[in-house]
Amino acid sequence: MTDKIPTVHDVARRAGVSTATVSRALSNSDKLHPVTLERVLRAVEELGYLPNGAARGLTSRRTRVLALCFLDLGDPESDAGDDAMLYIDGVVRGMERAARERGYAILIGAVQDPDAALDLAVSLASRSDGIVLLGQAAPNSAIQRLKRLPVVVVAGRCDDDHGRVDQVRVDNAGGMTALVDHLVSVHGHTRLGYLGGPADSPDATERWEAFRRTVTGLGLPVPAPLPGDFTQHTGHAAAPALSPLPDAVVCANDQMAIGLMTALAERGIRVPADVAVVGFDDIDLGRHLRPALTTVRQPMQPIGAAAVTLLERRLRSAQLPPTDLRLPTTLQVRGSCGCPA
Amino acid sequence: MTDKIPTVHDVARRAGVSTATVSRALSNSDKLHPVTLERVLRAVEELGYLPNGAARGLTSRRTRVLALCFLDLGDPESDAGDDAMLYIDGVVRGMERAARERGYAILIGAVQDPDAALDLAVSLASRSDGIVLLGQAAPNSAIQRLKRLPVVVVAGRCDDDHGRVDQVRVDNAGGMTALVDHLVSVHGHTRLGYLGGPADSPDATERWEAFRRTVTGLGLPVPAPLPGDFTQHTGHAAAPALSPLPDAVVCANDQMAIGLMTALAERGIRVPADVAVVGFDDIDLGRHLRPALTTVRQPMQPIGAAAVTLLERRLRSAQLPPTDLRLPTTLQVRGSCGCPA
DNA sequence: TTGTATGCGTTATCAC
DNA sequence: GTGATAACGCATACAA
Repeated sequence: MTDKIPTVHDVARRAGVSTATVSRALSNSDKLHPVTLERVLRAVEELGYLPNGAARGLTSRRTRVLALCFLDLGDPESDAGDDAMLYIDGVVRGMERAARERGYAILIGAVQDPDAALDLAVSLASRSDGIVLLGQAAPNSAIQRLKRLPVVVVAGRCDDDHGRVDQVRVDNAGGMTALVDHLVSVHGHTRLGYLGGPADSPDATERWEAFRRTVTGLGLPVPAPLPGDFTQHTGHAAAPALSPLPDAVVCANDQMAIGLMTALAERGIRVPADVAVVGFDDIDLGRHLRPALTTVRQPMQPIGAAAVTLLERRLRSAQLPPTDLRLPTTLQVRGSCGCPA
Repeated sequence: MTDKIPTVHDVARRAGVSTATVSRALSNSDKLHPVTLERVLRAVEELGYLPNGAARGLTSRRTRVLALCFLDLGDPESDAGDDAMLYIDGVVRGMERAARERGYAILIGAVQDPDAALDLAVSLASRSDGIVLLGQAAPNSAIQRLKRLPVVVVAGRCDDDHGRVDQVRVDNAGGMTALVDHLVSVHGHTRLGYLGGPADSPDATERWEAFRRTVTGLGLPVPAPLPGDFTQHTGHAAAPALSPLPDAVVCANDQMAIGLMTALAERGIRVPADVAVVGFDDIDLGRHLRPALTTVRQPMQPIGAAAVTLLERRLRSAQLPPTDLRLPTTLQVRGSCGCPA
């Protein structure tokens, strides 16, 4: 560190060539005498030369970096990942793999406070060729501010899509329809209950709408949705309202389903014998319950990969109409719907 | 995208100030007339100006980015994380949180082929202020090449530590000792078996050494270690060699323990009634087995956080002696050792 | 408090 | 094939 950091100039001098030649040698460019190449590479080796990414980025006008900005809602004290984190991990992995194939690295940054998302997004965007905004980390202020470069909003609500902002979401409707279909056609349930999510969640809205539509389409009565906010607690609290007991209760997410199952167990009501319970999201815990939770799974890695694909596509041609991608969800049939474990 | 990207100059012109003032306004620097600041900020807003991170990095000589380089051993087809990936996710999260507090973002890159690790590491290093090399992604070639900037090797073998390369590892010895102690003092086991890991793994070596030392220290006979390579398969294959059946089998990692338990079950040998089985690592699956696997847990997030701390420390003062951090492991007592589930 | 001018390390455009 | 040189966008030392 005391010794000066070597630059292209040092390498050039040592190799007895010009900096231009060094640059060519390092970017495996076209015409270079093999001997020259060899000399440069050896000088690089001997000097322990590392290219300066900033300088490169400055001239080449691109960083070969794609950014991901998200909200960190996890418990900082816990080493165990909570569910939102597992979701993010999946997206990150999907992004990294897709980016790798295209020669990009992934820059990740998170904030706890949604209000800080804009600053973080700007900070990340300034160091990357494109950025993915995840869920609540995609306030409109950030979207507006960043849309000079490719932006993909994942699982968020993007009001302004007359711009060049692409979106990736999951097919909540398809998943919910499959779930209800399963309950009705496989198990013959006809009296369905519904435990809803917060009104300001696009996911919650789409799931409820799909539920209502599907149930109606099957000629069954649509229940009044029980209020919930996606927490285990409201799931638990919903139990008393379940009377008379329906054949099955569809919960807008897994956490509430789990809370409900707990409350049911406390009251001696058996799942799925007395009532079936199903969720949405496929969080880790659900797989390990007794009975294991039947639910709908989101394709985390494909979401990340799709975001990268959209980013790169727009990097090629900026003037594309905005894409709104819907990735398919998959029904995870387990025990809580009445299927054999 | 068609319109020219605004720079400090554009902002300066629009705000009627110099570029220096713009720069100061954006780096919330010391003395700036509030009115001037306001004007600049408004110009920034109106122009949708985003600072150019490359240019910044070039002059400031730092990127405010910390990199992580690792091997991606996961199954690209599977959406479910395999265990090595979960470990990495934990480290990433720990790094991100620690980095965030210090104003850094995390750049992640992975390769499948260890031979490609050097190139990736160089590529990442050139864009960051410091880099973490994870496990097998830390070949000596890379370490040597990169040590011009802060490098932390996590869970790797770093032969050359007469340099300025810090390391973070876990206390394999402490964990193993606690495990053996538990088996012996709580359960009274005296005839212990050992299923070892690959010879080229530092973890495997340390675990075996600690096992041997502890068993010897307790005055018990040291068994010949059964050969294994950390895969579930070799764990399974080791079962026939277990005769006469010892009181307990210590496996160098969880995967082998799980393979062994499967094989034992196939032979009608009950765990823990006939023989106790314990592992090391605390992978997710172990918690959900019947009986659940008693094992030793590594502190993933603290590992990531420690790596960042070391990086930043060395960023402050490069001429520090190399640190070799050992993070404590914790015994996870579950059913497979004979404790009540 | 604000402006001017220089240099950061690299790539790209020309020449040769 | 190779070399000189001009940007690239910003921060900062030095002036004012």
